[in-house]
This record gives sequence, C-alpha cells and structure tokens, in this order.
Amino acid sequence: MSAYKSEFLNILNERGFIHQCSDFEALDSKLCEGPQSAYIGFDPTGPSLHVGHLYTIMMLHWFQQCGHKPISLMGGGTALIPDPTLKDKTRPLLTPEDINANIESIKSVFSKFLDYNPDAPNSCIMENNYSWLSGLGYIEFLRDVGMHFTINRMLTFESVKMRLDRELPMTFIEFNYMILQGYDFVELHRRHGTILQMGGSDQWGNIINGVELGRKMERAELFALTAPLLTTASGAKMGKTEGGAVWLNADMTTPYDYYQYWRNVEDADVVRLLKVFTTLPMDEIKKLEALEGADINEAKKVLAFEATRLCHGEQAAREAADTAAKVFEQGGIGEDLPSITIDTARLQNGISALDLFVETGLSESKGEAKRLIKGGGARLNDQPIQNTDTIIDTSSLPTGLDYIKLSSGKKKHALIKIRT
RNA sequence: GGAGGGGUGGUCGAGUGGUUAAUGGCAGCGGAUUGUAACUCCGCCGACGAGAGUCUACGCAGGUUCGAAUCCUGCCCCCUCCA
Repeated sequence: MSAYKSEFLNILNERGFIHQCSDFEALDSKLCEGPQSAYIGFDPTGPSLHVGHLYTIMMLHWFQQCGHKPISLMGGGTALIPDPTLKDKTRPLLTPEDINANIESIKSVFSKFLDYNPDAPNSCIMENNYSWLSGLGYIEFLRDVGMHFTINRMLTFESVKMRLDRELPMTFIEFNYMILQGYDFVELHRRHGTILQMGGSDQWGNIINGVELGRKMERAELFALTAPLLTTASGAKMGKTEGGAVWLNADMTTPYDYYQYWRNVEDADVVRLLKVFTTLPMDEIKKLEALEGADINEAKKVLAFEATRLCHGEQAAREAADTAAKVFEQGGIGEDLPSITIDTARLQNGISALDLFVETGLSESKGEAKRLIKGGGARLNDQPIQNTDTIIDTSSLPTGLDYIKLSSGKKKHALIKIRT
C-alpha cells in the first residue's frame, strides 16, 4: 500500500479505516503543515451510540493522538430532519425533547475515547449544530446556500437516486438533509477552521456536498475522508446481535455482554477488529495475527479485553474477563453474571421456572421460556430442565451457596441471588 | 379532482369465503458437532395457561354469512398515470 507523509493517514491506512478521500495528496500535505481540525457528525437519534458509531469515533481518536484537533458534532439540528441515506423509508420524526434526552445520554461516552480537557492544546470540542441551524431564516438560507445546489446534481446522489429508482417516496424534508449537513461543514470551517469531515462510506455523498459548498461559499479547500462499510466476514452489519445493537452505554449493554460480544466474533474478523476497535500497537496485532486454529481464542480474549477496557475502563474489563473465564473455562458459576435478587420467603413458596426465566431477562415471554425448555436449552444449575411446570424453591439452592444459576443455551446465564 | 394498483406476523413475500396462528425465504432462538468460532445438520419461532385450552392477529371502522385475511360499505395511508 502507498505510504503517506502524514502520521494520521498512515495510521488510518494500516488499521483499515480508509475507503475514499476527496484528495489524498492534498490532505496528506495539509496534515503535515501542522495541527488541523476535523469533525464527524453524530445524529442523536437513539439513547445510546453503538459499535457502528464507535468505528468512526476511533478515527477522531487517532486524529487527536496525532496532535490534531477533533470536533464531535452532535446533530441536534439535523436529527430533526430524517436522513434518507441508505433507508428505503422515511424515519419517524423525532421531537426536540427526544433529541435532547438522547444527547444527554450519549455525551458521556465520547469522553472515553476523546480528550475534552480544555487544558490540552488540541482538546476535543463538542459542538451541536442546533445552535446554528435553528436560527436560520428560510428565505436567507435559500439565497445564501440553496443557490449553490442544483437539483440536477442532487438527484445524482445515491441516497436520492435509490429512492427514485425504486419508486419509493422521498419527502422534501429528507431531500434537504444533505444541504444542512453540507452547511454544517461550512459553519465549522468558519468557527474552527475545520478542513476535514470524516464518516462511514454511506456518508460520502453528504460529506462531499459540504466540501463543494465550502469551495463555493468560502473558497475554502475542504476534504472528505470515509471509512469502509464495516461488515462481519459473513456479510452482516457489525454491531448487531441477537438482542439488537451492541450499545456503548453500560446501562444498555453491560460490560460483561460487551466483552462477550467481542469474545464471540468470527475467526476471520479478529485481526481487522483489533486494528479498528483497540489501540493495541500494530506489532502486537501482527503477533496475534499469526495464531491459528483454536489459538485464535487468545486473540479474541485480547480483543474483548481491550475493547471493553476502552469503553468501560480497566476494572470493568477485568471483571468481565474473570467472569467469562470462570463460566466458560473453569465450569464455575461466576458471581458477576447478570443477576436478580429475590427474597427467601418468595423462594420458599416456590416459583415457576418460567417466571424466573422472564424475570432474569433470559426469555422475553413465558412462551419463549417454554419453547426453550422443550428444546432442551434451559438449565438450572447447569442441569437441563425437563418440564415446563418445574418449580424452583429452596431445594434448588446448591449446598453452601446463596444463589441459583439459570442458563439459556450455553452462553447466556443469569444468577438469582437470595436475600435473607 | 379522475382512473388504476396496493396496505398480511421482526422483515421480504404467498394466500383470495370453510383443516389453519395463516405456504415459503431471511432474521432470531435452541440442540448436535466445535475452539464461548465458521461451516453443516436437526428442532422451534403470537400471548396467556403445568396441561386440556383460551384469547389476540392479515391498514382502520362497520356489514353480509353457520363461517372472512379472503365478499360488501365508509374512512385512512402509499404507488402509478391523467387533470
């Protein structure tokens, strides 16, 4: 692969973050001139970011590591406008209240990957495009910004073309999304001298609009840099799992589940994920890459630990790793498994196993728990549960312990702790 | 405003008065195999109920019928063409 002059592009390149750039050579030179400012926008459309977002956050992370100044842009304004990119239906409109709640919930995650300490010369800045988008006057905006966009060109963008080709409706509000995102870039250039916008490859069209708008409005040379779509070796989108997305907020995906997610990735993905989701030096990753067969499990443990450490801290990562080791390698119970607590009195009366599966969250409904038992996947203290009418009471407590272990399949476990 | 087409379970997509929680694919769950992997094979896949069984489901609301997702009426939404 071609080598770049700038440290930043070299790191991104060897770690597999580069898909497309508006002008590699010019950006490379610019980055060598001195500290630059780059941003990535995140629309707060949900209460937490997920692994897909983390992918691009890591680009900002490296940007900052290389001495540059990153900006995390919260799309408090653009989240009011549904982004049509790669979607065949209009997203439901979010209320400003939803969006603000989402922003609050998301904010803290960024500081785990980026340094916002204002004392640092290249501290990360958090912006919210609501602050400039909300005050725009329609007529003025059309004259200042709308003048630079031709419908002819807009219709050629993938996000629009897909809807038209498939004869799916695209509303006018969605049609405007790319203009607002383009305008963000110009605004950040004015405010912070930002010259680079990064994002996933699906954002290419939106980003390039900003680059062009910057040239037209400010005669500024702006750059677009995108990362390849992240999929698993078998072609699925990264970050999706049985229960849905893998979230970065600990209250939505526990550190233990987060650890398990990475621990269970496919063999073929481990090295790629180590490069992207850990900050492990490349020579260490190369060592892990040499592992074969069952030894790849060692690489997965490193991946799981490092990824969890970045997101939830050293201690949480260690606990998750310990619990996983106890449960899967030593056949033990692992006291830190997800758990619920119930009173002794209640246990003495006996509780239906079905109810407990629902209460621990191992099953969504009693019907599902029943199917689990019939399918032979339900276990009580590692012993298969035979009947759907099984009652759990004090006789189910292993001698000397004050908790009962329930399992759904081989991987999902929960503890029922007894309060005396 | 006119003409035509369409709205089915997480998703795609069959079904067009009478075994029926509704063919099939995908996704998901479980089992076997294994390395807490992949591949493959097998089973499950609306809710409640230990079970017999009960209830809720095919855009919404009514109606016809012994019986409707399937027929009729009104309404809502989407698509195409025309004005």
